[in-house]
Amino acid sequence: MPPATAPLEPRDTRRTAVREFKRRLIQDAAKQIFADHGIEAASMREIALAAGYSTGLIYAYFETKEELYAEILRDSLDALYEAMVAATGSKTGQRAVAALRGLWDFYTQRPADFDLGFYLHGGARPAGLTRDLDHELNALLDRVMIHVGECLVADGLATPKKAHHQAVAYATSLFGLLLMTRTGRIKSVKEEPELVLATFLRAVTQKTSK
Amino acid sequence: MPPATAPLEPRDTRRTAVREFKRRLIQDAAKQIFADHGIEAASMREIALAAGYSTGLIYAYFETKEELYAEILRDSLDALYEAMVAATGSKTGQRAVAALRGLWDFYTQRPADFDLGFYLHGGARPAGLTRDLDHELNALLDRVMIHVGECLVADGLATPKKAHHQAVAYATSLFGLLLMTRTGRIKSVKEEPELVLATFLRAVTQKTSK
Amino acid sequence: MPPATAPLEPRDTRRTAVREFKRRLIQDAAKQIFADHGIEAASMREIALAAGYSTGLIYAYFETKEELYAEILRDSLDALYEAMVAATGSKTGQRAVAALRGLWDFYTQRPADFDLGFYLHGGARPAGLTRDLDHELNALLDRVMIHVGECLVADGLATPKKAHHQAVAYATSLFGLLLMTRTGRIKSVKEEPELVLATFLRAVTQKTSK
Amino acid sequence: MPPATAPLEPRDTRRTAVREFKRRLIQDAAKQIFADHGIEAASMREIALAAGYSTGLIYAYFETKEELYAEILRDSLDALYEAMVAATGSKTGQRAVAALRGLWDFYTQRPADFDLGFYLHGGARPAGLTRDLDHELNALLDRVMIHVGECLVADGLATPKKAHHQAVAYATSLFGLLLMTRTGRIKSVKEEPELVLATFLRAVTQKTSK
DNA sequence: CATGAATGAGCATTCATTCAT
DNA sequence: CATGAATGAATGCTCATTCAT
Repeated sequence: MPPATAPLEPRDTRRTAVREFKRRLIQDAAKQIFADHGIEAASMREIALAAGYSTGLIYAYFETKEELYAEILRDSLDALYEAMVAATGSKTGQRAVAALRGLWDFYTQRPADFDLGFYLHGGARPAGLTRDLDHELNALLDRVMIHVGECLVADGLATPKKAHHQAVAYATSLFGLLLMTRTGRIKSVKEEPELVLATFLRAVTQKTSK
Repeated sequence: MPPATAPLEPRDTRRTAVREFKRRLIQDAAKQIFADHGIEAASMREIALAAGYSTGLIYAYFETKEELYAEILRDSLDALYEAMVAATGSKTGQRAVAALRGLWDFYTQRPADFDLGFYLHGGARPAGLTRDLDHELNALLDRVMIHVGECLVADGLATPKKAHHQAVAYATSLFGLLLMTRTGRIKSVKEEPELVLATFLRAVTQKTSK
Repeated sequence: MPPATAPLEPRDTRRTAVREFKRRLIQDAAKQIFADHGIEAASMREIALAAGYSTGLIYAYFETKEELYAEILRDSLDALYEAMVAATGSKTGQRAVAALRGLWDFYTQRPADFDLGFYLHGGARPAGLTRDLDHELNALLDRVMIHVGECLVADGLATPKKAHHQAVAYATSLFGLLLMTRTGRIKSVKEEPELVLATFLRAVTQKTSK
Repeated sequence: MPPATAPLEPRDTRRTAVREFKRRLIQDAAKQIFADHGIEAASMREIALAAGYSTGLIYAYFETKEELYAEILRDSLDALYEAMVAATGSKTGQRAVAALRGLWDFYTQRPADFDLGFYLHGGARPAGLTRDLDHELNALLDRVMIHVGECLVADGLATPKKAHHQAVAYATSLFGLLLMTRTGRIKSVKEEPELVLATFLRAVTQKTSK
């Protein structure tokens, strides 16, 4: 009895898998180029070249440059959430610190992802990012914050009422540190990212003593 | 024996002043356009138009678009330092909080300046920003941090040895909050910028009690 | 001694028939797309999609887009001739008017065909249309004119010597009306196509009274 | 006392004149290219080349390809009207025939103009032509028809009531002949354009005898 | 036969920059 | 100084056509 949803022949399955793999290749190349030159300055030609394909082919996988960017960003935030949950693990204490360190590690190991997510641009938002995607991304970010908040509560570091606010404050500090690090400013003021991070994380646990 | 640098006649002085004034006009227009469209998307034509000059004239005052950007950024950081010093005033307590609030107010009132200063782009730094300017900007930023550090010491909130580190940490948190605010993410996670700011500033003074 | 042209087995006959049928499917789809978007703007991808085939398959049946266009045009003119003959029927009078009305009806009912046949383009004739096909199409159009001429003679509306000239003039007027109608100009000058047509057809019969 | 509307310096006047002249150069080149390849197939690059300018410059004179086309078409129809009025002259009889011959001569001498005006395209009308321009062009064409109608009345060849209808019919026949001529079909059916024209014009005057 | 991935040239348009006036 | 015409390379995107499977 064939499955209800998919009369997928082996050939189709294979084809789909290959297709998915190539999409990923293109996304990876694009992420690098986006991070190197900035999103506006990155050209589809260069992305194609970096992915080892011809210009036109990109459009067989992503309708527009905007969609390509969106897809990458979506995946990145998804992965961030997964990374944080994984970092939190099944610990019974120190969950919040573990989560925040997970956040830091994630972006430190994949610096391009940070640029992508916090790309600064003024009023003229690109058309493709509007509406749906923006909501989706915001929801994803919110999930990250909620997770940190829950950890704070679990660790007994915050009341449920204040947890979300604290979570946002902690994460915001980390984003600031990532920004300073990524733009090279932290070094220029002669501080080590890791030490500043330690200071931030220490503040989380010291809340308790209050 | 004539002075080494040049025997400036009144006429030259006037000429220089006028030139400086026009440069300023162009910079102001450019800053607005940069903020409106983003730096890459801003066109020299539009900047010229906004400044009330012809396309070509800009190049009599700024060699390239990059130099124009650099000049604006330099001025912005200069102004930031002045603003923080002014905000600190001659108070005897709460100097650090006043300085940090000055930092926040500065960028909140001139959002374009924040984008300019922390425009994220990776390796392919624009030609004009290299070397000299980058050092200069870093030095400026360092001065900002040092100022905050001195305030912490003056307020009795940190030892001279740890003051700089703390200052960087506090300022970094603020930069993170500015980033979240400017990209609209803080609202998307349902927190108010001002409340998060209050949390950050409270932490500064509570350090004492430890 | 085998026949010169090929010993067609039943299997081959069937194969040929199927092939012919598919060609037709593609042609029909293409005609619609050509009519919808114009010939230049129609894409082979879209034609293939409309025909229910893959992009590449089209090229197994038509060497180029031009050839596809040519084939459609040939069929269209063939059909026009058939339609006129059919419209003429076996009447004994009014044959010319019937033929001309057949011409009008044909193109009115299939507006895409008119565009196809009179697509205006100058010197740079598409490669596929040159030489042979162009002659063939001209011959087809000539047959149409000859038919109208014969009708005029049969109706006693023209001498054999002048019939062809008259036929061309009448048909030309109709083509003009079709052009004005198809481009929306006839409505813009506030006349009804049908009424102008009536005027044209009246002229045909009134020739007699002279 | 300076004029109210224009404090135009000689320099500006000259500049404007030169600008107008260059616009014309570009229009002329474009008209030829449009006629040679069809409007869709004509490329701005090629037009620029034909005009002796660089690609980008065209856009200093015409905002889009569409606007360029529109301007040319507008000028062409304007010129047609002028040509017909001029052809009509101050004759007292034969005014209608003179007007129609003027129409014929106009397009015969500038074949590209005919293609431009009656370019056949399907549903997907280019964006720029919509609305305003289309109305304007229709109004222009209507004026042409009205002029012919007035001539018919003046010549005593039609009642005021029927004049417009007759005018449209006559002009339509001519457009058909132009179409057949321009697409090479009239030769292919072995008739001479001039003789068919004569037949059409004869019909105009013979109306009287009825 | 049939598929659809892949190519690469081509298109309209923009833009930093130069330069004759 | 100031203008704005001019350049030409670059960009996102499309499309006829080819070809391995």
